[in-house]
Amino acid sequence: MAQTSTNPVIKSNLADFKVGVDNVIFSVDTQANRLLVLLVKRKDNPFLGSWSLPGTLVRIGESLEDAAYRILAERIRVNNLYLEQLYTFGTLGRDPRESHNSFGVRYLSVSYFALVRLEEAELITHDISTTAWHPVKKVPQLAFDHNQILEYGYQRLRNKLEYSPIAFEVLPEVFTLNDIYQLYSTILGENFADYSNFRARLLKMGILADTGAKVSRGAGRPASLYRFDAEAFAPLKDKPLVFI
Amino acid sequence: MAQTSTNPVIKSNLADFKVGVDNVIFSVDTQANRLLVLLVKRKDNPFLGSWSLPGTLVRIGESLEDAAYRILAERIRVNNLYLEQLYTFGTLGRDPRESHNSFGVRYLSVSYFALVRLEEAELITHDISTTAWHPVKKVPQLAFDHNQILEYGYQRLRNKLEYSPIAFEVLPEVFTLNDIYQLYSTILGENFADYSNFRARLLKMGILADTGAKVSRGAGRPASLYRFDAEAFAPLKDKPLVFI
DNA sequence: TCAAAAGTGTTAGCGATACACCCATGT
DNA sequence: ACATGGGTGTATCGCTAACACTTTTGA
Repeated sequence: MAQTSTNPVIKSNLADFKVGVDNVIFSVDTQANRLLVLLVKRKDNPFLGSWSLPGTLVRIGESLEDAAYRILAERIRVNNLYLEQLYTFGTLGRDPRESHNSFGVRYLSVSYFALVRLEEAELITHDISTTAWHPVKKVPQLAFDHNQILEYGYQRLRNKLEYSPIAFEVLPEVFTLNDIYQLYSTILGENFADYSNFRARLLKMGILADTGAKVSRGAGRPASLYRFDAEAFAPLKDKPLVFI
Repeated sequence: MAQTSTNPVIKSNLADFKVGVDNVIFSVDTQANRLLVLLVKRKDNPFLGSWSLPGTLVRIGESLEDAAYRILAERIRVNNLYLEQLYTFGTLGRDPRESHNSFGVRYLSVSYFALVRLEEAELITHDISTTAWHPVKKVPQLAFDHNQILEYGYQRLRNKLEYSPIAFEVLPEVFTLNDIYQLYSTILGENFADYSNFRARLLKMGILADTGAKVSRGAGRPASLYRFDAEAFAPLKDKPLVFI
């Protein structure tokens, strides 16, 4: 940050950037026990026809976060979601357009990662050939460096889940202990913890309030409905929690 | 990312950016038991005369990381360091220059955080009125949103220290167990763990190799010199380690 | 009445905490 | 010989992992 605004540099050696925002939007298919990611098919060059993460270029007067929310809003309608910035990718030549135009404009990608509830997330286009949930285990080759971004987001998701209560931002108001367990085990894999122990830990933390209500889902004993107790959680914030 | 390279948008609604890189460079003063951060005094507007994080605008042909390393190289000479990207700040109006010029150029800041050894880091300018280590506990009001960036970096440093071996990237080849302990306790604060327990955990991990050599520092029993065993650590990578 | 889903209890063992204590060296 | 810094040992407690068990419902 060398030049001043009163003495602008006319022919500068500074790079000019367009800034892209790419979202890694995760969702959990509790039925099939799969983690999903939202992909869109590119309608423009470069990488026309390839699957990619939903993204956009930042517009005038728009903050990075604004852009991230706009991408979401253009693709799905959701009530609850968790969104956070992931990483900024700025390697030279990560976007083929950098070499094709002579102005030397660079393309930066600020990635965000989001977690939404599948049951709540309604896709705006129902044409699954252009916008669709893909199982994370089976994503195809993506445009740009998006496979790398996805991998990075997947890593972050697993970490976040272990030591912060993002699950509750995505669960409905009231939920059963099994609902949380399902969420955790489909994201973290089958071998993360015994249901009984998971349950005990969670309850011992005292961040769940029993609503008293019960819900019956098919056969079997009805499950208690709990609510996330934000007040009880507040003092635990920033503390080394482990939700494993 | 809508327009194609074959059909360029002439009058676009996309924002144009200059991208800044700001470094949060930490170091540990083991003598005084203080965590330090490198600050520089601004020589230009805006915020002329204010202390700020060392930063620069990204040049043509330069990657984000290149820029981060350049900032470092312009200020200090070091052999070992740890560097990683922190966060990207892109709020509207975070840089006063955005409103002062009519071209609507935006200023983004990609921040990096670095950890270097104080004994090894030689400042290139010895004029402490322009470049100096400041105790983190007593940083003044900084230019831009740099206090926020610093806070974010401090948080990240503490987290990283607990579950990844960044300390060893900053310690000399051989070191005593007390050296590590000093490093940890000045960064994490006095109340993080008993020396005896810290020591036991560290040795049990099996990632330290005893060189057999000893070193005497003043009075007292000589300390064993250890070396970080990267081979022994390799399989533990990505595993849930805790260095507390 | 039996299977399915929810919820409870029990035990062994590891690991953290908080100390007390022993060892080797300089002055 | 004693202060100083380095290093070892141990008892307590809590938490985790693994698994057996009980309860409540629908069919």
